[in-house]
Amino acid sequence: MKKDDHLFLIDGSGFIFRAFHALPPLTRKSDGLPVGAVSGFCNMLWKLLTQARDTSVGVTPTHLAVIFDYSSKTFRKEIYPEYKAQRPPPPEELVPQFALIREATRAFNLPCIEMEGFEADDIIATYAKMAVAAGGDATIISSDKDLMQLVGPNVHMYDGMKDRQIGVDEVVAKWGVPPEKMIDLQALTGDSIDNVPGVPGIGPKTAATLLEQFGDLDTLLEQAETIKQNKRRENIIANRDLVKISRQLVTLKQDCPVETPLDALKLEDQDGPKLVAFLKAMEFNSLTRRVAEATGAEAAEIEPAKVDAEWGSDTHGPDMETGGEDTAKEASADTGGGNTPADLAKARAARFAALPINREAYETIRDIDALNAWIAEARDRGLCAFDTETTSLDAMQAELVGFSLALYDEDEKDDGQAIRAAYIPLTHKAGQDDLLGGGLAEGQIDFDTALAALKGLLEDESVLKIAQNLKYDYLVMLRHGITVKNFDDTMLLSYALDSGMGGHGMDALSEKWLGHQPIPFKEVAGSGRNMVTFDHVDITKATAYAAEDADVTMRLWLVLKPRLPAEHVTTVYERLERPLVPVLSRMEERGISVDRQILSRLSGELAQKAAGLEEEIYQLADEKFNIGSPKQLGEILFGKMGLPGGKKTKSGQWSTSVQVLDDLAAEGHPLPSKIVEWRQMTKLKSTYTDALPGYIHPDTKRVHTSYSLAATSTGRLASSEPNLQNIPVRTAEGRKIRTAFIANPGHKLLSADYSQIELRVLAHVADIAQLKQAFADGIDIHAMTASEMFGVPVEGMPGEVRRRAKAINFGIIYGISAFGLANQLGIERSEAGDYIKRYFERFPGIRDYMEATKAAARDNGYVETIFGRRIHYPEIKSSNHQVRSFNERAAINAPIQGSAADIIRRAMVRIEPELQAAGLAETTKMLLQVHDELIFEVEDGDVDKAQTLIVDVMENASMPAVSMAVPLKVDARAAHNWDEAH
DNA sequence: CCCCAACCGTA
DNA sequence: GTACGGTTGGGGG
Repeated sequence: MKKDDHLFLIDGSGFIFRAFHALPPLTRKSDGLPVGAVSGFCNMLWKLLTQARDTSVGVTPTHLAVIFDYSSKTFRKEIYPEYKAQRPPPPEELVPQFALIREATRAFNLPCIEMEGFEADDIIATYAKMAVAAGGDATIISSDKDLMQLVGPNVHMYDGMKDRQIGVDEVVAKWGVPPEKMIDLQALTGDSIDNVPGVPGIGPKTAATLLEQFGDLDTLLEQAETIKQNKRRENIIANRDLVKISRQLVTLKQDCPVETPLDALKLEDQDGPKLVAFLKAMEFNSLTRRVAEATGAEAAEIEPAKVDAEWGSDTHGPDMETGGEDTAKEASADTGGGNTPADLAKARAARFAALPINREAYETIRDIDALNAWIAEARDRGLCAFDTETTSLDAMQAELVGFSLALYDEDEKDDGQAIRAAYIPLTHKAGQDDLLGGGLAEGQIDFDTALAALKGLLEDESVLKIAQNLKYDYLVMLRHGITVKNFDDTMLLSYALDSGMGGHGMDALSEKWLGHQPIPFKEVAGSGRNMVTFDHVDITKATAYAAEDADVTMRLWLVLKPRLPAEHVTTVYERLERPLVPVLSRMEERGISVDRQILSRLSGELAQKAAGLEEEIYQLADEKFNIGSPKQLGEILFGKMGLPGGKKTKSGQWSTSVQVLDDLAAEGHPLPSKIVEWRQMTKLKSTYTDALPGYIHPDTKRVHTSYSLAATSTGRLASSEPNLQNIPVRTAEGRKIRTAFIANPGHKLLSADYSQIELRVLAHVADIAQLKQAFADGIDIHAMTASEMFGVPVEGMPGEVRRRAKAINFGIIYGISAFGLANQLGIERSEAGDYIKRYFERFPGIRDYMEATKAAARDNGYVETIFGRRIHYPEIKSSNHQVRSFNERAAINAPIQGSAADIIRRAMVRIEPELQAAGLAETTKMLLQVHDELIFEVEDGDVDKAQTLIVDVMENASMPAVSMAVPLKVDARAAHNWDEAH
């Protein structure tokens, strides 16, 4: 190296972490290998080299090296064992990428340098000094403040991500001291991330002022007695020795015994084919194309390189030694030495289950500085768990009372400090139940101030927020103008992984995975009459409860997240679960208009009809009784009146179901049909016309349902409070309820529903020629089934024949049994059995599919939808015939119902971006989902355009993941109310 | 006050 | 025969 030569030193390790956190969290190769950081690294290198070789702009490197950390065992640990002792391990997805990034560096024909016992920063310092000594310049590609001490007339820094030069002036502007004082400044402030001790209460601003005043650190320490501020003076004097150690820790070693001489770092020409081969192996298609173009390599003729990196194959990365060794050790203890993703995930689960929870260590954060410090740490670590505490389970009514955070520190695990959690109370009230007070409790951060800080964290794309049942917190934050970005939801992780294996609530998951029972809510807030809202809970108790929630959530994430790739459900989670959180939150927030007057009028009508029927019933029974009591009704019908009782219920009571009552009515008894009619009236009244108005939100005047993403085993949503997925439609009387669901003035309700989606899915998965043909031709599927089975032509087919075929088609979807079909059609078991036999003769493919599905459920313990969603049946091998048969039917139904559910989920995820792109997002709002139907509220002028777009998105929702063998058909209609639109 | 059974609304 | 949630009555603690 000679005068005017220019050495570029790339801080590889620093870059890996920035690339990892700045990019979408999970970029993967087709085999599931995470490569997001590799991709970021390659793109950055290519950009840098392209610019660097362009002599028309800026500086041109003559020499270049990429420097990595080797391990955490450096000479600094000798000086101060606590140094970097609380670093978290790198994220699981990052681990396999360390080796790949070194390979990438070599593929770029660049020297890749690392040394045992030294940090990348020391090597960088050494080479920078060597370059300057040789008369050249050095540019460090990094934005790490630890490197800023090296900046000088001939040493610069460059932040590649922000495209920003960092020279002497920039250092002074940012830190208030010139580069040569950076060591003194860092020694004073310390560094909580690397565990460098400093002086408590001294941050960068104070440190800069002190250094300005005293000139340098030694003078400051000598004359510390002269500092005016009492606290500051005492702290500095008390920590003199520690500060000296800190200075040693932050001072970069400029004389590492580097093996590679400076001249060997000379920048070589690009080896086009070699680089293209590597990029192809990584499946970085656009970069491959660009590199091929620039280097003249023929991409099509180059074979992808053999890249040998798998999960856990090479864990060389900064601070990996402890974590890596432990993981391997536990893997061998638990799984016989396996190193597959599943083994690693298992080992990890065992590790966190064994980690004690320490409620005593939870902090209560009461001032903004402490909160900001926690948020800063969350940023540095790139992830945190988060939970809100409010006054209500209803996210639309809930008022924020406080929130909690949890952070993860790998190396503290032995004493139960691996995870730190804190509660930040915001609006807890002082005293209890006092009429005078109602004021805020002492020691809480100002609400708006805290919320602004929280907003910064939650909206920060580079920090992963982990929550349990995030949709709740997401909606609460949305109502405060905060949009959570970059998140995971432990409930949804569990759902994607373990659907069918029990509930996904936090208490159940904590018990299952951590063997830990969190403090029950009722122990904190009471229950029933004595329950208080969370703002009346004592802050100390609230801290224990709330911080524990964040703590447990973090642990669950650590256990569950690594299982995703190991069990091949990453795509299910990322495409079908997680993206629904914002979509459903917005739907819930919008709500739907319900006309009180209509409901009130209907309620009156129903009351009258029910009262009339009541009179008649008492007359016929010759006494008054509670018609709503099946027990009393049974006694009247089958005891007193002596009607022939048919079925009995499980508990030995006479059954009074519609089935039984209808049969009695058919025999000519007048009372049973009155009962059936009375039940219908009272059901409509109590469940709908009387209950719905109570759900009208006081502020929005609309009804906001709540959707559960993890309530069903199959992937369907569930709606509650109120359930808007079971609004009546089958009877004329019931449909009147739907006329109360209305669009705002100037708008229409648009309903779009999939036609026969489950039978279409069946035709696809079971690959049935006749069914596929029928759907392709658009003919009546039930009539086709009847025609095949009974040899009756479709033209002029009797209604009863078609009805039976329809029941059979539904039966197939439900995992048919002769018993069930007989019940449904009111025929003998043997006759139903004959139908089924005949059906399978005409459609043998269906029988094959059903047998194959049962076999798969037995062999694997689960079945899958066409998009890979898994539904587990742990009891499929039960020796109890009833239990086993039930599981078999459910296993047959799940791929069909679940695939249909996946399809509409995909449509829901896509619709809003598509509306946005078409300029319809402001006028077209998705409000409700009813399994195969979506309901929108659309401005009159855009109804036609919106309808076309929505139908198109829904009909193509399976693409490109699955190309269906039958077309999906969507019917849509718009009207002022839901009844007419449906 | 809590939980369960029975019943019934939807796809 | 599949998948849900809500209301009511009624029993037990």
